[in-house]
Amino acid sequence: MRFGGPPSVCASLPPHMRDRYDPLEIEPRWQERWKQANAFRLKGGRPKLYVLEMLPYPSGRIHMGHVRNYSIGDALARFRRMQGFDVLHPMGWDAFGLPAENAAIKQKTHPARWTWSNIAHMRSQLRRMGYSYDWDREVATCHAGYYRWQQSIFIRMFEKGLVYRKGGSVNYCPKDATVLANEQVVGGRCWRCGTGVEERDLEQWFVRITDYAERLLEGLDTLEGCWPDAIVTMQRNWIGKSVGCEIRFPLEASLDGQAEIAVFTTRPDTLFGVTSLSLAAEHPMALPLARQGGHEDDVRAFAQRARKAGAQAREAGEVPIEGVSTGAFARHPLTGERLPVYVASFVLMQYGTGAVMAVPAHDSRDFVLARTLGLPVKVVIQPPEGPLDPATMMDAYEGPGTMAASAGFDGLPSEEGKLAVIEELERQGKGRKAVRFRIRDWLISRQRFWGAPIPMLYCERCGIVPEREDRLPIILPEDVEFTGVGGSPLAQHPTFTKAECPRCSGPARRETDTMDTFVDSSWYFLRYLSPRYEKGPVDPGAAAALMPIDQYIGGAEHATGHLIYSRFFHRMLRDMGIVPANLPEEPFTRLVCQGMVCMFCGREGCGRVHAMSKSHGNLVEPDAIYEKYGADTARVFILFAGPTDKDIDWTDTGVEGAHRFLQRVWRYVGDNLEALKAAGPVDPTIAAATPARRALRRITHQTIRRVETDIERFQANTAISAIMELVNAMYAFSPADDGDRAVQREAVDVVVQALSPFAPHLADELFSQLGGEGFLIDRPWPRFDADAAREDLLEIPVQVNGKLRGRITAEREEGEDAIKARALGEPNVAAHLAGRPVKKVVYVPGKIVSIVV
RNA sequence: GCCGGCGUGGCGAAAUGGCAGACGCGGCGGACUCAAAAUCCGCUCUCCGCAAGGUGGUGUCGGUUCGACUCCGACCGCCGGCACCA
Repeated sequence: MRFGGPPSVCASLPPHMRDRYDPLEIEPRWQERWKQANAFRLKGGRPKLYVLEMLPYPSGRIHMGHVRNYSIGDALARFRRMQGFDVLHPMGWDAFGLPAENAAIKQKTHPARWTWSNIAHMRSQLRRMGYSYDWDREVATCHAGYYRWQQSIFIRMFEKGLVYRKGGSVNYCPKDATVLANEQVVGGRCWRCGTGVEERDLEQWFVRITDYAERLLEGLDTLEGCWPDAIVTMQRNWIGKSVGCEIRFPLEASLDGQAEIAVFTTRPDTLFGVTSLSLAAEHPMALPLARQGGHEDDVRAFAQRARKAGAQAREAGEVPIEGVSTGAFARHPLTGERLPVYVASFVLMQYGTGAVMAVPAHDSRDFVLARTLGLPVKVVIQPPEGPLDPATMMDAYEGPGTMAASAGFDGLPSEEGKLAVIEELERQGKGRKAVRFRIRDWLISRQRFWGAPIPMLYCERCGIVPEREDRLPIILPEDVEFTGVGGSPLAQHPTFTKAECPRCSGPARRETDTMDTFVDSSWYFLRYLSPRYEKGPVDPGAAAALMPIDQYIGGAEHATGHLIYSRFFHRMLRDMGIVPANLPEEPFTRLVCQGMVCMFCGREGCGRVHAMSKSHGNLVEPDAIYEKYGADTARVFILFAGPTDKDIDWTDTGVEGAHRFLQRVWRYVGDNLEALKAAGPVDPTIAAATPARRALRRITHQTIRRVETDIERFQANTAISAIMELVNAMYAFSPADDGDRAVQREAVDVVVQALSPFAPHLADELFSQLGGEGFLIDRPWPRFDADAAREDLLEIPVQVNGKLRGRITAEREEGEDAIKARALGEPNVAAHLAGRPVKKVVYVPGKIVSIVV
């Protein structure tokens, strides 16, 4: 029996014989009780709060990054529950994806088997960490009950023209044998396997996210201050809005009815500095113009070379600036000047119009090209520092200035000049204001098996047709062999591809591509609201009651992928009426990104610290930690190691320190249990009767406030420090009578409650030993008493000329003049004044006295 | 190259423009012990000093201020993102 026998016997035992802190016994016991009681469900009748952590990919086991992410979220969720919020705190699985398929090939099994067994294991690991999830809301994206609704959304998107098929150059990973979205190409390599990405011409499914570019950009303004600055900036850059104009340059000789070349520029003010045009190698007019100009072979060879070199050089970060003449000419739209047309290596077909006007004096790439090809350089913007000389310029001048050699525009500042030139072009019908975005449409089809099937059919008579809603879900077949050769198993399946056209009932071929897994994770947070809802993807009532997400927590690596896709999806579903229109556009009101968990590199001779990973040989398995120290220790360590947004180093000594702290709390309660249980409630008058009581009460109540504010600003490290200080103060306090013991008991209660968001098992166990009923998560957060927290004597430092020279103690109520006078009279201060005349005395109430001589 | 972030003890770190280094780790000392471990208590930025006290100190240089780790400007270093986006 715990704490069995008469207290005298217990107290007389040597410390090691008394009940030891045994998290391995305590933690599973409380986890079972929480489960039995459904402790983490919504309660109703309180203000809602949606706390969400990014859902994991079920790779097989949780890692320290998960532990950090989820410990941060759980601390907040539990704290808010204690504060009286109805906290929605769900968890699920981003369960489609390539690793399952690779495992299936290796183990000759089905990806579903591998995935579901991983989920089962990881779920038990998360339960073992004691996180306060409502597991009844669990969602797995590979479950037909989930992707059925995603297929339904896809069809709605198709009907609205938000998803379409398009041919053209796409990113292709030869190792994973599938295409990739732009966001999945990292430094020219596949985000998953690191293989160099190739360009291929294929027809694929795209989502028209560019339609939402402007709204996604505007929304970022409302997130300012609520999301990390870095993420907002990264998204802004990724969307990449450029305001400028499209200008049409007439061709000298028209070509198959095409009489002009359109370019996009953000610098119409430099229009009079144009000395040539440059086309992308893939530009549809490049070859025809070259044919016309008699340079077909040159241009063809150049285009081929550029494309091949392009992919490799781009990944190395260096593509040489080169160009080749087409032999054709265009005319300047305002001056009629003759301009040669080139094909240039750095012009991208995917951006703008695939053609640029070359202004060598004011664009560094055009400058390099002009110098290599011996083209003229015309200065049309003069910088404020003084005029430029085209003959001696070493580089382009890209800054602002005054327009020159620009017909009627001379003397205009470049900013005004932009507008003036656009106006003139519009008047003459030769161009117009235009806005371009860097973000491209989202390529969402994948030539893989383990993903949500795209619910589309190809009918010989009707063309591309969506599947009928009542035939959803299109389920992934189970009778599939994973050989790893010959492309997607779906395409090779004997019956999957055979279907009936919903329109004409004729034979149709089923689409065998599946959706990018980022589609799955773009709306999962909505499915949590009504995970088994049968009438649609989301129950509108639940969405209205529970959205938006008040706090989202996850890794910064999703800045330009998941976090943009989800913002897009939420807007789109809102526009479709699937999400109620009175909800805000932004799904994630606040966002916090946790830093990485790092450790000294395991490889010999490396000597550096980096993120934990298998390849660095510095993995610490969460299982090993909670089996040795318990989940509470793991949680406290990882939260105490540093502020949420910074990287932290895993150290064994740090883990032991965290464990020692929990033991110290445990021991204090155990050693004083009978007295604590017998203690009465605090009476403010009695509690204020002695300085020692006042001091302990003061730090007790200061701790309440500190922990509150620190959790709110995601600094669990300082919240835990504050609790440590209170524990130290408790150890220093020796109670002598009932008045003392009431104050001591209050301090212990606050420690236990304040600790519960971080070390919930230990806290609930101590709470129960102290006579508490139920779970701390259902108890109100301790009430802060400002009177008790207030310092009764102020210690005020005194500075002379900015240097600390002494300190005085003052009563709260003491007047400014009296404090200043005593500051001047303080012996050490007086010595430093040394009779010099005092110029000024500043008193910041309660803070400091500053004397200037 | 552009954008963003960060530079504080032996280490992780703390500090709304107001006492730099809370809290923890490590180290040193003490108590307990036959002893060790565990635990509890104390000390632990630098230099001068027996001490009182003083000196210097938050990457570097400058500025604003009675007062700057904190705000502003320039630079150096590290980390992250984007990278021919016209």
